[in-house]
Amino acid sequence: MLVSTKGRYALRVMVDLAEHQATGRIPLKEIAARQGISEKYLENILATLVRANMLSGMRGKGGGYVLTRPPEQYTVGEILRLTEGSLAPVACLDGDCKGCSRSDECPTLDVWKNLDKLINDYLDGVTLDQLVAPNEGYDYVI
Amino acid sequence: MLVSTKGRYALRVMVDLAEHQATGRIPLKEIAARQGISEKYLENILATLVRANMLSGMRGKGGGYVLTRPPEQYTVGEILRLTEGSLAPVACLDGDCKGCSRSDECPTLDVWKNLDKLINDYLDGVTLDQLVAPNEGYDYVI
DNA sequence: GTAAAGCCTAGTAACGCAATAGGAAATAGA
DNA sequence: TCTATTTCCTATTGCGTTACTAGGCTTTAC
Repeated sequence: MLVSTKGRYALRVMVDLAEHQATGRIPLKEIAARQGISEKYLENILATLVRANMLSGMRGKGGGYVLTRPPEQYTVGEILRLTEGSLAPVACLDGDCKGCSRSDECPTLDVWKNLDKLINDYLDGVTLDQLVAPNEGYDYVI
Repeated sequence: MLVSTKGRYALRVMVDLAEHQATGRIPLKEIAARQGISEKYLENILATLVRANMLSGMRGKGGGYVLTRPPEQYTVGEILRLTEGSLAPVACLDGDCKGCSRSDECPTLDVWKNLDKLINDYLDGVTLDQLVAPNEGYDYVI
């Protein structure tokens, strides 16, 4: 699996926060309930996002999380790379196998490189605002 | 990781067999040595390929493996899907999560579907003969 | 001071991956 | 017919990662 629950949850949470931007800071409890994710597990994920300055968290009464940038300035790729560690489709491209002794002669390496670029380019081309449902979270009355 | 050693080895082995087609049946021992893969582990992988009729195996002295079709009739996608079980980038698209209770409202589902299509389309567009090094394995004398 | 919230460090159960083990069955050639 | 060679088959094991859980500390507003 290229993307595990951690990455998937992170993305859903970011969309959730984008949709509820207008409400100000949103406590973890609320996000967890809305998204059906365990509160404790979500803590880990949010901590990662905060440490990377993608979210700002504030403690205490009235605290919670908000995006640090407008939704159109987040790409799906960066969110997933952060939470997953890497989006490389094969270990060969990912630290571990760096300089696999066979890489010079490997007939399949180009396939992996192309695939990697395809995946990253696509995910870097999708921004958070594109995933926000139109008017979701706003109660416009005409 | 989208593709594990099983799939990577399988692909390398298929290329190896394509390159050495002219030699007739090739014993596992020879492939394992050439590719630097454990013989016992390779057994599993080749068994999978044989069961799917992508290779033909023959026992006994003079036995070994050969492709059942010309290299241009194999796609990388089908080889990997067989050996990996699936190339879905997220569990949501893959049996397990089929009909995730949230799929109706999931804002990220389209991203995964598009990514899945991108990956599969690319890999289904690459055929084995495209990975065979020019003239590799043939000793043409002009 | 207290309730509400985030922050931090561990711990754990289950699973899948990578590989190994040991032998049975088939085949060709001496 | 015996033997070396080779594939085929079923288990098992070690190990790392994933998905979560536990418990306590710190900050903040009222």
